[in-house]
Amino acid sequence: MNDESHDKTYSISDLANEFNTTTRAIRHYEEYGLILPQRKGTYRVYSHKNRTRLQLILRGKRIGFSLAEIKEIIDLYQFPHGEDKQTEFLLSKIELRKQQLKQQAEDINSMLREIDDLEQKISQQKNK
Amino acid sequence: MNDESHDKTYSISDLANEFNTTTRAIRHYEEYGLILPQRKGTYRVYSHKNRTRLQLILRGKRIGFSLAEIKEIIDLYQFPHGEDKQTEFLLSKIELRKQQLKQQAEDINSMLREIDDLEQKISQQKNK
DNA sequence: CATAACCTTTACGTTAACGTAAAGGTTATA
DNA sequence: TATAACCTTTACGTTAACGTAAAGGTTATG
Repeated sequence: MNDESHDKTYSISDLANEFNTTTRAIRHYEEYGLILPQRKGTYRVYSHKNRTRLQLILRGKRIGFSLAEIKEIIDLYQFPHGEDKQTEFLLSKIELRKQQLKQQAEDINSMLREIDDLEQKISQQKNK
Repeated sequence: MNDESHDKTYSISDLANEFNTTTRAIRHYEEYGLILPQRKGTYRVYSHKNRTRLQLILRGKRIGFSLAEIKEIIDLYQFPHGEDKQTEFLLSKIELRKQQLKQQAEDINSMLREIDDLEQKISQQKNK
């Protein structure tokens, strides 16, 4: 029914290796309630969705968010949105995150520009 | 000789208030060797350059860098670049940072796009 | 000149995000 | 069937980045 029928599964070290992290870290995210794999006996079994979730977590980390913030962000998606009362609150939270992210993007661009300047100066220095 | 002759000075709490941080944090950055104010008696006195430096530190934090990384970045600028042997190493480091920053920018843009989608879905939900 | 509102150093406390064993089950394979 | 190569839980350790007193000097002001 689906295209590739994403029913492939992964072991914890499969994911740790693929995404260059550790099994301990992944288990830590689970303790934290960020990812909930199935079990086959005692072993953890990760679905394609679990894998995607881990990618989300790691992307959040790269951006500089804490696990608590990442959880908030993930919850935004899970939220059964449409119940109007809390929806306003939800939207304001989303708006706040958006502003933070835009600020970060600006910060990064500033730094990138400065780095380019620096590189220029250094290579000028070299060719004299 | 200079335009506005930036000789204005600031107390530690001036800066803490202006940039919405704490005096403790600023002193911490000093312990860490990131900022070195003058003294007037026992009191710390911050110059315009010191102020700028603090802004740099805080921007680094917003981007998600650790103090160690921020120190590295700041050192890139202070470096008496042009000595050829270490210059290559310096340039490679800069290049690495650049890649990290670009990755971060991508991550942020991905997240911003997803947030926009989410907002759309929520407001569609509302107007039905 | 007293008292508030600053500032100082010293130092122990806290939280997050794992690292690092330890002690032991499970599964593939030679 | 015996090891290797996985996996499990439990639990204590570590590092970063400050927070939070404590105990006490300094400076502005009514």
